[in-house]
Amino acid sequence: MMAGTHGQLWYLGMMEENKLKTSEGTLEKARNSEEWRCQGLSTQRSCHFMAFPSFEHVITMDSLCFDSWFTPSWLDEEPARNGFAQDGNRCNDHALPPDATAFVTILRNCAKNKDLRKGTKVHDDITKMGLLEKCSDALVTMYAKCGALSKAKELLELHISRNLFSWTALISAYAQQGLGKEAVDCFEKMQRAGLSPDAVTFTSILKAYGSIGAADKGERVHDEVVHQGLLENDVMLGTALVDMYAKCGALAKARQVFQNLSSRNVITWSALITGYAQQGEAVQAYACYEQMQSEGLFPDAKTYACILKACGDMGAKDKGECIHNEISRQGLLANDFVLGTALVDMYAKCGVLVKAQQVFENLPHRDVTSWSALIEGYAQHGQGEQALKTFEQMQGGGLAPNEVTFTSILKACGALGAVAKGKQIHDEIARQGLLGSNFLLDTALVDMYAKCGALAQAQKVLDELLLRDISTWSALIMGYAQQGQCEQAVTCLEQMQQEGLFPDAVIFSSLLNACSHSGRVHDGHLYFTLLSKKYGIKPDLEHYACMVDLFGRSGHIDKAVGVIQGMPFSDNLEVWSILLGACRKWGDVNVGRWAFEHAIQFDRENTAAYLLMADLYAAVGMHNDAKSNQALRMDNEGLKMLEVVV
DNA sequence: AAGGGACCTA
Repeated sequence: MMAGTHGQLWYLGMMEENKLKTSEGTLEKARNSEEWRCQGLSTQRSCHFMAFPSFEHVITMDSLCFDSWFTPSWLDEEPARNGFAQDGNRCNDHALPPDATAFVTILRNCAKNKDLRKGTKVHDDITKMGLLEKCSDALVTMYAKCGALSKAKELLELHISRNLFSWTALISAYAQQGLGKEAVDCFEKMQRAGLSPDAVTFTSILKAYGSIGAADKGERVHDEVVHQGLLENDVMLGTALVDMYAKCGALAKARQVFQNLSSRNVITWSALITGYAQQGEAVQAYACYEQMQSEGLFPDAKTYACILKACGDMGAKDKGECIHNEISRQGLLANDFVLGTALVDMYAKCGVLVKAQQVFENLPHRDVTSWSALIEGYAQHGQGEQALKTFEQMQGGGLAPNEVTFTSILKACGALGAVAKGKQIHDEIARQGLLGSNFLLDTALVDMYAKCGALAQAQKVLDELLLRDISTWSALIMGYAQQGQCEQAVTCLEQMQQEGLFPDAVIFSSLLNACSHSGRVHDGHLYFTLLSKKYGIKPDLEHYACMVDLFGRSGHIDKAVGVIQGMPFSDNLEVWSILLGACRKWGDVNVGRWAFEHAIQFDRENTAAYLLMADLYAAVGMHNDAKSNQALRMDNEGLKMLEVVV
């Protein structure tokens, strides 16, 4: 076969099912392979290069050819992979070396294709040819777009670039990879170097500010953007502002910016909806979603993903199902596993786990996030066994769990009391070096041991952490409280304060419970007083209930009554039931009857209350009263139970 | 001519 004058191998057509006709002859497709993976592309984009039916880049739609400066490296390597010998002579581009301008074009091509391998090779050639200075900016951009951020940074700073585009490319790349801090550093360095940001730079840095929650800096950019009049015709910049405020939790501000924009599109709306959904304002998110549609804009896959989250939070199964139908109708699940995960999560949160499982099984791709959503669904709804089973299936498929998966599976272990399995997970977490890097995971681990009653283990995990947060302590204190180990719980309280952490309402509930169960009336009362006086926490119903229990259990019925009467809330069934239980214990018929009367006002069929009251009468020898169905307003079922008691 | 905006799991 003749070598073409350019040495390029062009695709000309399909000969047979697994043979390609090219300018240089025939290529055979690898056996059993439907597609050729784009090795040069970042896995994040997960792009596939389809050999059939057309020989085009599936994203850029460019026609592709082999052995040119402009060919992505994965394509250059394709002939070899398919058993074709590489013919060194064919690559004539090398015989006519490009100048700096040509190299810049080549680098842009590499950036566009995210072809780091070729870009690096080109960098090498540029250096050898002494063209580095002239190509430096293009190299920085290429490295930034290919995700090689340290290389980009190195070059940028080496030549103290004066090119706003290259600086912006790096800032933007940092922001896109979630490296907000680095993006900010770069942005500030750029300004110190005397370059002024433009609308694109602002858009990029706003994303970074959003990711690190720097609303103050974001607001300064906002002012500057308004000052320069950049917002007028720039939807992207406006969207970035909305997103920045939303990510920082400043939803009112996000909404305000949104409303003042001269134009909006589906992305702008989605930024706002996402903001509401992420801050737990599901109702607002849904309202926006409907308003967007009433203004004639159509949601896309990303909009659906975030509104599904809102549906899950609201437990709005029917709304979620409608959206599911729409998604299916549009065939959006075929190439979007983020959306698939959102759907699984929505059904799981709504408690429809059969449906969640079913959607999950029908997804074309499953990643660790979709698995985790399902596992968490089971863990959340008390189906620990199923959570464990799913977890094992996931590992069996060769997928590695991440921090979120571990957190969910630990929750399942704790609920099941499966301490051995929990320990195994603990070891795995430690092996992966994940301990101490994530408060939520650390806390889940302590909580798992605590729930299993393995308090020494729980304490050990907590002790070995260098940094702890209030939830981690809370998990341990709750464990001690549940075992009635009041002293240990108090010790924890003191230790956490020595670390500069302030206990919260939940911790005091645990603590009061612990005092109550170990008969420490004085301590309990003291903490209840300190709660508001020292810690500025407004006691909630739970705390009052603990106090009723604390006094009642220890025989201070009068004080228990005093607590109920002093509650700033209306009374509820729980406190009366606790009081009645205490009266039963101490044989206080008068207060007991009073508590009983209140309790059955909340629930006439409250069998537990009837039984307690009957039990109380029986305990003090008032058998007639105990049997008196008139006094107790017992139904037949209750009477039968009463006979058993008396 | 190049650099820019929204999604899922604790």
